[in-house]
Amino acid sequence: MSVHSIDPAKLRDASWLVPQIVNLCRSQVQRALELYRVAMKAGAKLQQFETEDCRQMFSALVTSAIRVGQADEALRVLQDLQRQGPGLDMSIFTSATKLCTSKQLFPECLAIYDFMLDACKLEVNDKTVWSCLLFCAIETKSYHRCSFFFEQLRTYGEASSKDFSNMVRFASSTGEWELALKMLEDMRKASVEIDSIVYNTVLASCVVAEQVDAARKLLEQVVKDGGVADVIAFNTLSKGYAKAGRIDECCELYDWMHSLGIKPSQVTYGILLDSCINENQIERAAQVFETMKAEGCPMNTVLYTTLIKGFARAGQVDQATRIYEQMRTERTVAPDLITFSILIKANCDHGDLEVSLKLMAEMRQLGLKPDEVVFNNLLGGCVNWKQEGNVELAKSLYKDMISAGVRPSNATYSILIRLYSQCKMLDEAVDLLRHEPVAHGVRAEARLYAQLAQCCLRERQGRRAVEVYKMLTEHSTPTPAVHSSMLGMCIKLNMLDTGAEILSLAASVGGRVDARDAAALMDAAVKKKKPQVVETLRSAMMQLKLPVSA
DNA sequence: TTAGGGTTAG
Repeated sequence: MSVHSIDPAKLRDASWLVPQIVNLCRSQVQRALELYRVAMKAGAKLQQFETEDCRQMFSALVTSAIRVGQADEALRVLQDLQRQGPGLDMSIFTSATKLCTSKQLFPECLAIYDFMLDACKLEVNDKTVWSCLLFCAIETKSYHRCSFFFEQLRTYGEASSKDFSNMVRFASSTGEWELALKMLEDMRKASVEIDSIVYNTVLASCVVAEQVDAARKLLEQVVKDGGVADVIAFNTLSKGYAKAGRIDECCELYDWMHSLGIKPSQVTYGILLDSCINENQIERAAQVFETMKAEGCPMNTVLYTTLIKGFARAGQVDQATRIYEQMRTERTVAPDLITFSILIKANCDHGDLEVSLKLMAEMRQLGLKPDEVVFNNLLGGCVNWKQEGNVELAKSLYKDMISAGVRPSNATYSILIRLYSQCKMLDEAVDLLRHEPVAHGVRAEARLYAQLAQCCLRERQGRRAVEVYKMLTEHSTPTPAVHSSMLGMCIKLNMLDTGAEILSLAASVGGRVDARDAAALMDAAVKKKKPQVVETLRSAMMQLKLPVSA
């Protein structure tokens, strides 16, 4: 039977309505909610219900709505309860929070909390509720709320291992390595369990913050205390040393983990290999590779790719290609996007655009889609092509990029500007910058305009440089750095009237200019005896409130 | 929820 055909008098009668709804909530939540809405429409007056009836009905509605994933419905019901009924109470809020969290309805849980904060001044003294809120805040990346929730939690009880873990996650996500360490210390003091993930997260937060020595100290302590130091912990620290270029310590870590009986993984070797390659220690990389094979560590895509990168860096494109071919013969390993990206760039740098294009066709055959980086590499290859650039190919690649649904970026446009400038096609470059970023939803950064303006100056095209500078001012207020490089170039190339024009424009849009750059331009104009330029500069400098010497 | 490989900026 439809809820719409129920006698309105019944709907308004609490003694009929409440048990009906409570009952329906057990098995037919949608229907319960529907019945509730119809009753409200029919004029059921919540104020006239017994408070106990009301609470029972609302509690059933809220909890069952959340149980079926409709936390937004639950919130609406809570709003009714607050506005038209006897008001919110602690128990309904508590169960709503806990249920939402367990159903992973994190933003909804915070919304209910916010509503409750707004609607009444209940004191939440249940530690578990604060635990739930902390977890929800982290899951929704609402980091600004975490510290407060944690503080509240601790005023109403002891933080659990999970609570501390959440705070470590929070500290790590916001880059607060010292807080992460502090939480760890608090965990030790509170004698709660610290698992390897917590340790490793803290280690990683130190490494990200480039506090590798703090990470080292921590790992030493964990090992000394007989804590859970695993291969991931060692890899994390190793990555920290690698980032700092401290390969000796990477290798020493390898020995240390060996002595502790921790088996190195593919990731361990990946980090080691890459760190040697990045420091141009090819011999050492070869040693690592030999050890790896001797230890029976199997190859995978990342390890192959790292080797390819090593050969590419050393300019041995043929060796890199050999590794790639070896990879293609394997059954269990396949090249991926990054493998191709490195190979394509290596061939572009080597002047072999044809090979790069063939590689792109091969990756497509394997079902891999070239992304922005791959296209940028190829476009970069067009700039290097035979020392003269290949505009036609670049245009067709750019078209290919757009039709493949790959969005260009500022890097893409920077490369194209470089290419057009090199080919002395500044009109095309200006056209590109004026239309393309807008057409593809890219926010052109100021430095693109600055780059192109510099190119125009270098070609002694003052008018065009000013035109580009104007485009820049239409998008943002140019910085002192932009003015410094442009005015410096004007002086160097003796394009003083262009410099004066730029300074006047800067003054009219309120751009900031370093006093020394303006003074240098003025000096040059005086020395070259250009009274008109001197006059223009004088008034621009006064407008810019820069000191003008007699 | 924790660890490795890619581009640009003259």
